[in-house]
Amino acid sequence: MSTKRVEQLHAQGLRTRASLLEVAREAFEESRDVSLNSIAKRAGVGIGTLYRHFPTREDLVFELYRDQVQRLTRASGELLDEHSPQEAFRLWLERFARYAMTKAGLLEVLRTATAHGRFAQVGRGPVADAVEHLLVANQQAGTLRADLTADDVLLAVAGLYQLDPSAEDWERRAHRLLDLALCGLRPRD
Amino acid sequence: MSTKRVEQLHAQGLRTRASLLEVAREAFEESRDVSLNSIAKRAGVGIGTLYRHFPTREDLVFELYRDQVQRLTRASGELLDEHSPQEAFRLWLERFARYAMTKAGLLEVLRTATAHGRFAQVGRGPVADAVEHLLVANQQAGTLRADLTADDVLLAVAGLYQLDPSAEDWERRAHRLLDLALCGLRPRD
DNA sequence: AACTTATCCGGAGAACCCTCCGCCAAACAA
DNA sequence: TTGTTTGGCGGAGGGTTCTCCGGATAAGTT
Repeated sequence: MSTKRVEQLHAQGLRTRASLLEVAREAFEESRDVSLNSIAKRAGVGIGTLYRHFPTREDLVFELYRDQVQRLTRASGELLDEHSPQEAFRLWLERFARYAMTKAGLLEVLRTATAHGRFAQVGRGPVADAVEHLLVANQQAGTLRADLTADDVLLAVAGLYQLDPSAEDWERRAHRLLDLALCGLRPRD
Repeated sequence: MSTKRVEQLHAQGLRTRASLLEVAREAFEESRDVSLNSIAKRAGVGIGTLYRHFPTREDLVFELYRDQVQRLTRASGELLDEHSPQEAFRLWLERFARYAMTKAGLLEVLRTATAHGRFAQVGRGPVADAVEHLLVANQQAGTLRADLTADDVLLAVAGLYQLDPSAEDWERRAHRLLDLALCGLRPRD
């Protein structure tokens, strides 16, 4: 059949793809703004090849952090097992913030992606699902307003995207922001 | 003295500067992403000239909307005269949102500027002052938490920057966001 | 073995951003 | 009048992003 053929054909593509990802990972660790040009060059590959594998810069970055994002989204369940819904929600948001701040490029990608709705497929799917998960648990526990949607939550904490990861005080400001935002999401009594 | 000389020398510069601004205004009304190249060309001026007058793209956009921003910041005082602090605050934020959404390019400029701290001089000055003004009035009236800073407020409503001005429902989402954010900024009782 | 087809590769090329430097012309000084 | 200084002008040039298409290579076909 053609399965073997497809696999073999893919084999070449997958090699260069893996090579690109590896190089990109190194490059992004060195500096947080890297030209796609240099990545292609360092991978010993034409720029066109890079663009066929990753049509946009976001696609590349997403792929780099795919597993990290998955780990993050899966964490929502674990946190809910080990903590109260309220605590789990807060802990998850802090983890979210840390991911966004720590991983070079991820912040910007998450931000623009959310804005353009493209995020809906690649990132918003899992991330919004995680938010939804935590949200529902908290609504049942009565610790979050019953009329909230995941979209509301993501907008409420969008200030995170404004923080400067290279500034010293991002952690303090993130904490502060989450305090205020969560206040607004709690049920009014 | 040299004053006359300076004025005359400036006269030429001011003409091309004005011409650049005029062309830029037209161009930005046609489409919301314009190349600086095309602006220079349409103004019949070298690209270098444009860059000397407006070292960055943000500088140009800021200048385009400078009067609008001033009108916005001044509005804080007027609103406080005519409404309760709480109402004034809300009305001002809605106006802020409308400005950011309506004027092409302004949204992005405000956002990046806030993030990079550069806003501190050009935009944050006036804008943060307006926020501060409203903030203090509300704190005295007991309608906003006493421990808030202007920075807190701007971060809390930063979700506005995530809205897509070309989407139909930005107004609804902006409303919603402000509702939630303001909830979080009210004093806990 | 020769031919066809699908898949992948590579880089030229257009458009853009931004910098840098040489040129001009007005203002001033000798 | 003839330098000299100074503010302003223009565009070449290096770097980037992204597109597009011709060439190679391997799989399948006759």
